Formats: sequence, structure tokens, C-alpha cells
Amino acid sequence: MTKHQNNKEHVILAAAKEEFLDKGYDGARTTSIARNAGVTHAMLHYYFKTKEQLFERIFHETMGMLVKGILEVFTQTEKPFKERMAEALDIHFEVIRQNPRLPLFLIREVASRPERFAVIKNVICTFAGNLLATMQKDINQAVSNGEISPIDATTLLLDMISLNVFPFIIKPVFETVTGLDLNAESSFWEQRKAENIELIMRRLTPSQV
Amino acid sequence: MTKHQNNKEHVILAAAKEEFLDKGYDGARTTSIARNAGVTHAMLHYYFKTKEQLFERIFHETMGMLVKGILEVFTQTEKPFKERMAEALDIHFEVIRQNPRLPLFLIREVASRPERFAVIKNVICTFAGNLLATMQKDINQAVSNGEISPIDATTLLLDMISLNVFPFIIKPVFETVTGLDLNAESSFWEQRKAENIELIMRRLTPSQV
DNA sequence: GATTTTATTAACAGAATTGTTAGTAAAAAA
DNA sequence: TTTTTTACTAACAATTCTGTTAATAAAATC
Repeated sequence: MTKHQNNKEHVILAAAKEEFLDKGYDGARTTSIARNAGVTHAMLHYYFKTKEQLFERIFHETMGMLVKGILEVFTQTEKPFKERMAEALDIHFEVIRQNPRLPLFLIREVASRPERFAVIKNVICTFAGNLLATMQKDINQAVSNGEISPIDATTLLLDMISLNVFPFIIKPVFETVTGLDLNAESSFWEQRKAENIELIMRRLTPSQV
Repeated sequence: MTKHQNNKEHVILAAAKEEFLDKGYDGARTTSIARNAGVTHAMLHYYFKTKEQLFERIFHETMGMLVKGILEVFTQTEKPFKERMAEALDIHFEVIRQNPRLPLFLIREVASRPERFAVIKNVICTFAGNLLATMQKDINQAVSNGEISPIDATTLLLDMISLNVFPFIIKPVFETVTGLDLNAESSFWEQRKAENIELIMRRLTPSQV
């Protein structure tokens, strides 16, 4: 019971994460964060000088998770391209499923304040560059083996991300319209994942002309 | 030059639309709207009692456009199902292309304040219900004709919306990362539309087992 | 145990933001 | 023309929100 020193710092961070993920920077209130953390609002400013600084902390942490999540997707073995792609889709889908509010958070903040994103721009940029180059090389090889139809790596990547991410982004709208709680409907998400894999597999299958 | 009465009302509405679409309700400032409209900020409150009321006006107008846009997609002729689907994808894509900030606006506002959406919930609900019923009937017929693979109408609709909408939602992130201005890259959007149609067509084509 | 550093509180200050009001000019109606 | 309604302005009021400060308690260091 000796190490509850930075206890408050942690509860503030946890409450801040909730608030920022839910309401975005503009909608978040430092008073509300402090209240939900169960500390006085002066304490929030004691540990984190400003709202902006607190946000930066959350934003970076969150982006770190995202990048880490994406990285693990493409560490694949020597299986055929289609199999590797199916596995990547599966893992990617599960990463988002475990952090379902993250994509909308990122998109929302970048849309309303692009300059914030500049910090991690280079990381993403070189990572994406390498990834796309590797993918394109693998694609070209699989194409010449007759394994798959020709496709652009960028195109394929955007296909994958669109299909996997969008359902989580539209979730609030979908739930409001239907009245359902999609977190409880695990079969919905299983079916969605299967459909996305099906779509991409069919896209990659060489056409029988 | 006699009918410039509600001129100011219109410039306020136009400026408000810009502001709300760009920054969302929480990020929008009534002072900023008034400034951009070139009127005193008291005028804004003269024409629209509160920020909330001004927002409601924009939100409804905007949702109206969206619903109208979607409606025109599915008024199709008696062609084969796949052809009709390809046309629907094309029209749907173009509708969003002409209102590219609209999807993120909707999603953002519904996510941070679901109750706002309640007003048009019923409209969307019955519309979607009818649409899905019609689609499913057409699908079943096309399946029994051997034209297409079996698929759920809901699944197919979500495929379509994911593929068509997501690229516009991720646009700000993509532009920040690449430094490109995607509005200027019309070939990017043409290619994207073609890819989405390709994906759905392959998904619908009966498998050669 | 004395001293210094860290944690915490309550009250306050400043800025920004929304909304009001009272008074005035212009336009429309009588 | 007079009256009434509508459009408009400037200044102000209220609130909300972020951030500070001065005083105090607790913990760590000496």
C-alpha cells in the first residue's frame, strides 16, 4: 500500500481518456474529467498544466496503440498471399474490435485540427511507405504466380481498412436507428468479419476469362 | 433590389453550415459564424434565438439532402440485379462526392449527442426497412435465377456504404499524411469508384464450384 | 526532529462565449 | 402622414470554462 503516489494521476488519465474518446477535444470539459476522476479540478491542473497537454498525452498513447495494433497485422509468415491477407484482415478487425472508439476519435480530431497530427505524421508516413512497398512486391509475385488478380497495394489497403473500420464508425448511428446494442451482438461482428474476408478473397481470386 | 430582406438570414445560414460542418457543434462559435457572415453577433441571435436552434436548422437541412440523395439511388429500372447494383454504387458514390463532409458531420454529431438523431430516426427507420425488404426480394429472385451468389440485403448494403463512404471520411487523415489535396486528384476518386464496383460485382458473381 | 519537497484544497481571476436589452433607424402599414 | 412593425447596433449581463494562487497538509529528505 506504499505505491499509491501517482494514483490520482492515473485516475485523471483514465477519466480523461473516457471524456476525450466520447466527446472529442472540443466537447470535453476539464471540470467533468476531474469530477469523474473524483479529484478537485485544481488537481487536474496540478498534474497536467493545461487541457491541451492532457489531451496530447491521451492522443499519443492512443495513436501508439493504433500503430502497434497495425504493426502486428503485417508480421506474416511464408504462406500464400491470399492466406496471409485473410489473416491480416482477421487480426486487423480484432484490433479495432478491441478499441472500437479509436478510429472515430482519430478522424474527428484530425478533421477539426490537422496540425495536431503533424507530430506522428512522419512515423505513419515511413511506416505506410514501407508497408505498401512490401505489399506491392508480394502482390506482384503472387500475380506472376497466377495466385491472384492484379491490384494496387494502396487500393487493396484502402479496401481492407474501409471494410474493417467503417462498421465501427457508423455504430452509433446504427444503434440509434435500430435501438440495438451492437456490443451485445457478437454474431453481428463475426458475420461482418467473415463478409469482409469473403469480399477481399473474391477480389483477389484470378478472374476466369 | 427589393428582396434583400432575408439576405442576412441566408448569409448567416451559409456561414453556419460551413462552421458546423467543419468544426462540429462543440467546436463551432456563434461569434465566428457572425463574423464570417459579415453581421454583428447580435443579428445572429435576432434571426436564430440560440446556437442550438441554428444548429437544428443546419442539421435537418443536411440530413434532408442525405436522405434525398440516397432515395434517388434506388429508383431503378428492370435491368439485371448486378447492373442495377453497379448503377446504385455509381450514383451513391457521386452523391457523397458532391457532399464529402456530410458523412463525418452526421457521424460526429450522432456519436457525441445521440438524442439529436431521434427526430429523424423514424424516417430513416421506415425508409431503411422498405429498402432492405425490396432489396432482399430482388436478391432472392436473382439468386434463384442463378444471376448472383446468395447474400443478405443488410450485409450488401453495409458493404456498399462502407466502401463508398469511408474514403471520404478518412480524407483529412490521408491528406495530412500524404500532403496531397485529394479534391484536385479526380483520378483517385474515379479509380476508387471503379474499385468499389469491381469489389461488389465480384462479390455478387456466382462462385464457380 | 528540522527542513524541504510534494500533494492538496478552496477560493479566485480572466477569458471566452452565449444570450439579452434598450434604444434607434428603416420599412411597411394604416 | 402617422403609426406600427421589422431590422439593426452597441453595450452589457450571465455563465461557463480554463487556469492560478496562496495557504495548508503530508511525505520525503536531511
